[in-house]
Amino acid sequence: MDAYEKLEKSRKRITESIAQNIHLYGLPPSAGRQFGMMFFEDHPLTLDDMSAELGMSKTSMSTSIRSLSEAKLVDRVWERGVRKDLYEVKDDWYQIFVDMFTVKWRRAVSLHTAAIRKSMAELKELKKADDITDELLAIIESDIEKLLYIREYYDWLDRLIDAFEDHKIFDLVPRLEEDA
Amino acid sequence: MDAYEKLEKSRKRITESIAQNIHLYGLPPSAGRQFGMMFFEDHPLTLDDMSAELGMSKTSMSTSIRSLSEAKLVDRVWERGVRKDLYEVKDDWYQIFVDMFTVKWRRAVSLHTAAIRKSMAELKELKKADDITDELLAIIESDIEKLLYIREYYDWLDRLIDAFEDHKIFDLVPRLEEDA
DNA sequence: CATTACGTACAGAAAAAACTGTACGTACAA
DNA sequence: TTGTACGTACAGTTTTTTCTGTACGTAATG
Repeated sequence: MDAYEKLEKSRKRITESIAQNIHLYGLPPSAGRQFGMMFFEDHPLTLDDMSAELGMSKTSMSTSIRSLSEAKLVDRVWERGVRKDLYEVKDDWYQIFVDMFTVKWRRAVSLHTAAIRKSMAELKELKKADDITDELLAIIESDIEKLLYIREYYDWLDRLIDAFEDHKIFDLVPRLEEDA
Repeated sequence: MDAYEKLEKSRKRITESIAQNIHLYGLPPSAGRQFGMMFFEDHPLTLDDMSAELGMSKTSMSTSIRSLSEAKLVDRVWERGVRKDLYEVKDDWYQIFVDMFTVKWRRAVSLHTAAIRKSMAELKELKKADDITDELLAIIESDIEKLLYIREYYDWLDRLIDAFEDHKIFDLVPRLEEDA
C-alpha cells in the first residue's frame, strides 16, 4: 500500500464514521459519505464532481445535496465564470450542530403545539356537552391535564432551542477548553 | 359523532403527531403510536393489550417495545400476581429527552472519537515515511489539522452531553416558567 | 412430572426508502 | 433565434426496513 492509499484509508475511516452517524441528522448514510468527502476537499464541488468521486448518479447527488443543504450542512457558493452549481461544507461544526438541532426540533415543536392546541380546544368544548357522564368527564379532565403537561414540556423545548439558536448554550458549555 | 368518538379523535391527533416526530428518537412511526397510546392509558400494559389496541402482531409489539425501552421512553414494571411483562411510559418527558439525547449522542461521539484516534495515528506515522513528496506531506498536515478540529468539536459535544446528563442544562433553561 | 402461558428468534411478505435513467424546463451562449 | 449545458421531476428498480406467522426455549403452575 503506497502513501496515497494510506491517506485514502485514513480519510475513508472518518467518512464512514460520519456516514454511520448522519442518521442523527435525519439523513441517509450516502449523504454522510458525500459530506465526508466534501470535508476533505478544500474547494467547492459541482454535482458532476461529486458524482464522479462517489460513483453515484447525478440525480442522487442532486437530491442528497438538497437534504444536506436543508439541514444546513453545506452551502451553495458562487464563483465567477462557473456555470455549474458549487457546494462546499460549512466549516463551523458547532454551528452545524446548532443549525441541525434548531431546524429539526423547531419543526417538531411547531407541529406538536398545533396538535395540542386543536385537541385542547376540542376537549374543552366536549366538557360543556350535556350528554357527558361523570365517568367520561373524569377522562376528559385527565386528558386535559396530560395536554397541559406536554404543552409545558414543549414550551421548555422551545426555550431550549432558543438557547442553542442564540448561542447561550456556549455560556454553559464553552467551545474552547482553554488549558493552562 | 358521540362524545367517546370525539375523545378518541382528540387523542388520535396527539398520538399521530408523536408518531410523525418519533423519528427524532430514531424510532419508526408505529413505535410512536405505541408510545402515544400508552401515554393515554393510566395503567401498565401487556404486549397482548398493545397488540389488541393497535391491531398489530404481538411480535411487532415485542420488538418495538424493546426499541422504546432502549431509548428509555418506557419502563418495564412488575405487578404482584401478573405473569405477563408490563410496560408503562415514563412520565417525565424532560428526562425522556435528556436520556434520548444522551444515549444517541454518546454513542456517536464514542464511535467518531475512536475513528479519529486511529486515523490520526496513521497520519502521524505516514508523515515519517521517507517516500513522501512535499505535496503529499502538505495534504497530510492538512488532514491532521482537520482531525484536530473535529476532535475538539467532539470534545465539546461530550461536554454538552454531560451538561444534559447531570441536568446543568436546567440551570440554563429552567423547567418551570414561574410567572408572577 | 406434564402442561400451559409467555416472549422472542427467525424466515418470509409487505411497505418504505434510496437510487437510477430518462425526459423536460430553464437559462446562458452563440 | 437556435443550440447547449445544467439541475431536477418523475417513473421504475433495487435495497432496506418494518411487519407478520410459525416455531421454539423458558419459566411458572398444577
